[in-house]
Amino acid sequence: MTEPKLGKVTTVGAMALGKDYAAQECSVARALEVVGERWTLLVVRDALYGVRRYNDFLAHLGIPRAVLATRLQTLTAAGVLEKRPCERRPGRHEYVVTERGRALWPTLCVLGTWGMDTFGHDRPTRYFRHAACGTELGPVGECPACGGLVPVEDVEMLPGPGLDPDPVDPVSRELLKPRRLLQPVEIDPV
Amino acid sequence: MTEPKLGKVTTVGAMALGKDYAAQECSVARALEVVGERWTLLVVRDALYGVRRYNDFLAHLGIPRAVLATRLQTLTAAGVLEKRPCERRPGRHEYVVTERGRALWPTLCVLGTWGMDTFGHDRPTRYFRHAACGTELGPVGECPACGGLVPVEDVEMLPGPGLDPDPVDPVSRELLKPRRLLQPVEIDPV
DNA sequence: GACCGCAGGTTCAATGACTGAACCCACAGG
DNA sequence: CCTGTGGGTTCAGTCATTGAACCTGCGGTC
Repeated sequence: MTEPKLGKVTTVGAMALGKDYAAQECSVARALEVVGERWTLLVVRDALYGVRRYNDFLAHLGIPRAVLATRLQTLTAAGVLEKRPCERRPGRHEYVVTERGRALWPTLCVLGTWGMDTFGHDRPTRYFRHAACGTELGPVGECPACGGLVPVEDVEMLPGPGLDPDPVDPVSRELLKPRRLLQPVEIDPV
Repeated sequence: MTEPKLGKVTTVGAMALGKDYAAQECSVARALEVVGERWTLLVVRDALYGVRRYNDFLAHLGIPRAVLATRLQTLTAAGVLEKRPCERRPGRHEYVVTERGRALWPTLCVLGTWGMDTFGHDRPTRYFRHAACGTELGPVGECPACGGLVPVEDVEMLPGPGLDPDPVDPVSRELLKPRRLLQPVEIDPV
């Protein structure tokens, strides 16, 4: 057969292979359809840290504006974040983590643990501990002392030696202070 | 000010914004640089299920060949998989999960749990239990009865009602049987 | 009321990643 | 020698991401 195999131009599409993992009947695949895109999990991480405003995500993540807008839309549509007017500052918006978003905390924890264990050539960047008892959290965000999953709002976040001690953007500077997760990041409280 | 706003060209970058989350000094970001690309976590999931051969990943995932080749390379380079000649069938290769790859099992577990809890409109697709005691695993892959993290090789996987009971590809058919994680998928054992 | 600046986007061209399909090659068996 | 299979590579088309510029609505100031 010397002639080339001449492709059948069958309008293939039909199935718009978008961002869905076609035909994967698996809860991991379904989860990844929502949080599997580039930047998405980092946005959720920041939201759990207390970041709420568009410009603060922008400053802290260094993400392109268009991508951030898309991700915030997707996450809001998926019920991970909720967009609402800021009551303290009329005219502004804020994106707040919902219960569904809080449920992603163990995922971020365990992924961070893997990243630390695997590539932790340098010092840890942040510590997390159970505010009630001061114990450092286990790999999944559980409290080894109290023996249970710690509610996200009871997690205290402290800077580690791996963090830049004098960052440029105000959000990073705010996140250098010890703080509770979910506690809103306020940049210029007037 | 009629002239365009002429951004400050501060050479900011220096860091070639490739697939790395530039300047994110965070173990989650470092983890995502390895397992955050499209398809990657599903490849790892399949590898933990026991899939080892290029063509089996291809059949089970429905992933484009080129992407699969890239992912297998990346994961091998990152030490998550190991490529080696198949001893049972000379001339073939297999990709085997390393310890580092096994360490991703909790991540997949907790992500699957979130996907199930969040979008679990249909029935679960698979059950996982501790082979030693038969108890169904908790959200992070721990055994509620024995009270500890179950080693991946001691996890038994069973099909759930959400799975297609008569799939086309032989890998999916093999994965319908109850089996241990990591146990190699053998399609045509001759 | 005119002007300003900021928050929160949208638009754009250039580049890079993903897709499906075709092609390729080494090896094993007959 | 011919054929089939495993494990890729190549390619053109499409889609996503990037960085930068542009736009818009609002609240305050003079």
